[in-house]
Amino acid sequence: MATTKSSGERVQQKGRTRSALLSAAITLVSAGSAPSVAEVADAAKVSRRTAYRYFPTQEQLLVEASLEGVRGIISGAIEGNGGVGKAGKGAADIEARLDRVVHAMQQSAAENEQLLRSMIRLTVGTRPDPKRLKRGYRRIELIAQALAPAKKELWKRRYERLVSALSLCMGIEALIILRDLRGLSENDAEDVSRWAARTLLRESLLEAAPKRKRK
Amino acid sequence: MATTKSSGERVQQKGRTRSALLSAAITLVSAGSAPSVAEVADAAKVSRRTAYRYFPTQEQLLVEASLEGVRGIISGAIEGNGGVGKAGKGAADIEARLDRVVHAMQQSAAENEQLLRSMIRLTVGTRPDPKRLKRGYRRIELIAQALAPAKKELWKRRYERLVSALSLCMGIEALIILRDLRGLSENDAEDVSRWAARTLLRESLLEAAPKRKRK
DNA sequence: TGTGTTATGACACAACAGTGCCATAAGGCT
DNA sequence: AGCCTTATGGCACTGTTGTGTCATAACACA
Repeated sequence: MATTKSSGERVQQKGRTRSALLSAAITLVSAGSAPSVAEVADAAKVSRRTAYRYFPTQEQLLVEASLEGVRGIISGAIEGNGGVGKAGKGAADIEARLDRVVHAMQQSAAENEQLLRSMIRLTVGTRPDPKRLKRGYRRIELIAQALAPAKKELWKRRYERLVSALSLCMGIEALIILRDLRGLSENDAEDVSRWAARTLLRESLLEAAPKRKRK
Repeated sequence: MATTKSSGERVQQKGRTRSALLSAAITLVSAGSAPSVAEVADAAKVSRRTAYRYFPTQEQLLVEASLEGVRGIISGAIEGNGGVGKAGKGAADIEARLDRVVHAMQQSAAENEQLLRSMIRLTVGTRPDPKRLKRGYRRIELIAQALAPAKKELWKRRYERLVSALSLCMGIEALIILRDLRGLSENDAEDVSRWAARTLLRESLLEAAPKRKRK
């Protein structure tokens, strides 16, 4: 089971077919359509049956393709910005770090709005379906990076609460709400996100900053 | 058009079958599944062919059903809450009003999570399609109601910014983010929403409260 | 080079989305 | 009542999703 003498699994081959399927799907999805499994399989020069072996449902195939297409976007934006920023001393520094992250994230969210919208559509299941794809946690990681210097100064519960609240203010969902429900432009939407994030951070630091750490 | 002598159209009959289809679909969608057209038609005691006559695609049927279902949910929740609350004087009162609204909204969002998730999945199109069904704006109305006493004390732009930011902290999207990305329980999620909303409101009032109104 | 494992392909099959066609039942009007 | 209009139901058909089964090709290892 776990370690049969010779693995026997043909990792190379499987990797190739998987990549072929994904890249074919990415191409078709980027073209704007929702390709059928048969189309993707044909484009990948693979049998339809094989496609289903790698991606149990059409949704999962398209989602993973979309995610693959989006991958690196945000991290690239951050990296291109010279990381989250170098060290610093005061609350102002943390605020600047967070602001940079919010800016980068809303920027790339706006640039890839269509793709991210379809990702939402595919991942927001009707129920906590075990079979359904789960989303990534890049947003949380980014927030954690930005907040790293402040983490020790906040009680654990307050820190977690802040991370949660910030995750509401940025990302594709925030953009969608601000555009669809509030009718804002991309720039105005980003301003709202940045103001909300800054305000929540500032208040959190004020609440428990003067004191010590740990709960 | 409006009043042809004898329309010839059997409005009553059509209204009945349409309602039957919608209510059947609402029931099934609320159960968490994405029912097939045949299922909805059977539940509505209507032929599958007829269902397609009223709703050209399964998607349109389910979208209209979920929107209709959500409509009922929200109005019910509002009525049951006896409005936002009575008048008051200070900032504490506004805070209490807002807190009540957030609580009510997150409560009903949690109670009807499946249906609201379906609504999201079906309405989050690939783009702000003008032809596509649009969501309601009840959330904005509720926030405006809660903030009514404070509106005169805030500059217009700041008021709008506050409304926008608050719309990020409450509603089904907030619940989804907090549950799916942060893994919070319903109660913890509501706490985050209430804290974020309270903090944003408080900061807004502090920023421009001591001064006068209008921009 | 052979040999066994393993991924793949071909075929079949059930279920569902849509659509067209036509007979028929249900409505309204005199 | 009778009649004409209109909504409905039944059937057939195409294309797609998703799954099962089994033969075969490709691979890894000796």
